[in-house]
Parts: sequence; structure tokens; C-alpha cells
Amino acid sequence: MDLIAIYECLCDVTRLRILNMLLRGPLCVCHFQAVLREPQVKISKHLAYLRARGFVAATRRGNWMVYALPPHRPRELAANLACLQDCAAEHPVFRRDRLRLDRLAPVLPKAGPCACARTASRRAQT
Amino acid sequence: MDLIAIYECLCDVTRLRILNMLLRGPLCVCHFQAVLREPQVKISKHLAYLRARGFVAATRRGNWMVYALPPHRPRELAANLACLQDCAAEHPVFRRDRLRLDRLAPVLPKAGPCACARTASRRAQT
DNA sequence: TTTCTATATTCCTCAAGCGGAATATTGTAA
DNA sequence: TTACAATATTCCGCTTGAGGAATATAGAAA
Repeated sequence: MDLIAIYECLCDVTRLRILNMLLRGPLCVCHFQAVLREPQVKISKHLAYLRARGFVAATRRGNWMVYALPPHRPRELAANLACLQDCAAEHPVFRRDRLRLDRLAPVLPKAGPCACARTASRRAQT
Repeated sequence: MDLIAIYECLCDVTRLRILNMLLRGPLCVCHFQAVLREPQVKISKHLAYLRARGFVAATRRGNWMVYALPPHRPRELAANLACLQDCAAEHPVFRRDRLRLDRLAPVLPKAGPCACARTASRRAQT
């Protein structure tokens, strides 16, 4: 009954927000930190939780870790993610996260440092 | 963020099975006992859990308690129940519960003792 | 009233998950 | 190498929920 595992994963606000962000596309950890504004350890642990259960996939890119929803999602996961996306569309917290995310990084670059790092160095330049 | 409360409620197999049964219509406690075949205290406590959070409504009918999904369901609850119904259609446990339920009580009578009681006395007569 | 039946509640123990502080790891850059 | 930056892990205290045994309640029946 892996439905239970799915619901357990959806039981936490931080994880919901992470998944909501990932519904837009792959992201690196600094994105989560910048958008969620939660302590690093908290974000890292929830990412580990999701990863251990196969709800997200992680890839290292130099110093950065890129997280994404798994390419092949079982029917139940897909259904519940769709449901979450639906519900999230109305919740202020999720909407705000999406806005912050759009402002932060239009898309994740295919290579090189993540957007956070680039904006940080850009800030340093100006 | 009452989405969390919904997911927390869906985290337990027994509660999922109860909700799956209730998606067909109102039921009394003996139905749950007959179909789920779990200890009385377990069923009662999960019903209390669901009731305390407004996920089911309860009415007394003489000695029996009739449980039902609440008449007016917030959008998120409705969405997730629909999703559950979808997922349940494929899971052996849920399907078996539905079958047992259909065999047990085609419909809940509008008044009088519940079907369990009637079948029990019918058994006693024969 | 007393008794019975259906259901709920209390008390207990146990395991799991959360959050945070501190620390470890891994890759890059100097 | 050494130092640094990004991220992960460990340890700890706390809370919550699950399950079961025993007991309580509420209504019907005798």
C-alpha cells in the first residue's frame, strides 16, 4: 500500500512547498533556500526524506545539487501531484512561492552554476 | 494550511479504507467492523479521529451510529477524495472492501436497525 | 430498575517524525 | 595542500499518533 507513503510525504508543509516548486521544473538547493526561507538543515532533511522514498531525484552538478521530480512517476504519485497542483493554485503560500521562484530563476540553466550563484556574483559585481 | 490536515488523515490505511467505504454512501459502525475485520476499538478510534476533524459526520439512530461524508466538502477535501477514489479502484484491498460491502448491504435502510443487525437476526432465525 | 447491545473513551506503551545545533562531507578554487 | 562553499548527516529533546486492554456510556428491551 504505497499510497500511504505518498500521503505521509504530503503531510508536511515544507515538503508540499518543495514539491510545488518542483512541479515547475528542476531546481537546485539554493532555490529552495531562497524561496522557502527556512534553515538549511530543515530543507536538506526534507529533500533527503523525499529522495529516500523516491519522490524526487537528485543530481550533482559541481558544488550544487539539482533536484527534480522523478521522470517516471507511478500513477498514484502522478494523480496526487496533479491534485496538489490544483489545490496549490489557490493557496497564498504556494502562490507566493511560485512568484518568488519566477522572479529568481526563469529557468534552470543546463550547465554551470545555478541561478542563485549567478545572481549572487552579479550582485557582487554591481 | 488545512491541506496538511487532509493528508494527515489520509496517512492511515484504516482511515483510507473507511473513507473508501463511505464514498459509496452512509454506513453504520457494524458495517466497518464486518468489512474491515479490525478490532472494535481501532475502528472506533479512527472514526473519532475523522469526526473530530470534520472529515465525517455522525448521527445516532437508536443504538447505532451512522457515519457519512460531510454534506458540504471544501474544495480540497473533495479533490482528494476524488483522487483517492481513483487510486482505490486499482488497489486489491479497497476493491475487496467494496465487494464485501456490496454483498453485505446493498443500501443503508432509511430507518430501523442497520443491515448488520438484520442479517444477524436473520441468521439467528434460520 | 436491571440487563443487554452498540459504541466510545481512558490509560498505557511504543515508534516515528520534526526542528535545531553542531559537525561532517564533497567538490572547487587558490 | 589548504581554504572555502554548498550541502548532508548526526545527535538530541519533544510531540504526536498508533494499537490494545479495560472500562464507560447511551439507548433499547425485559
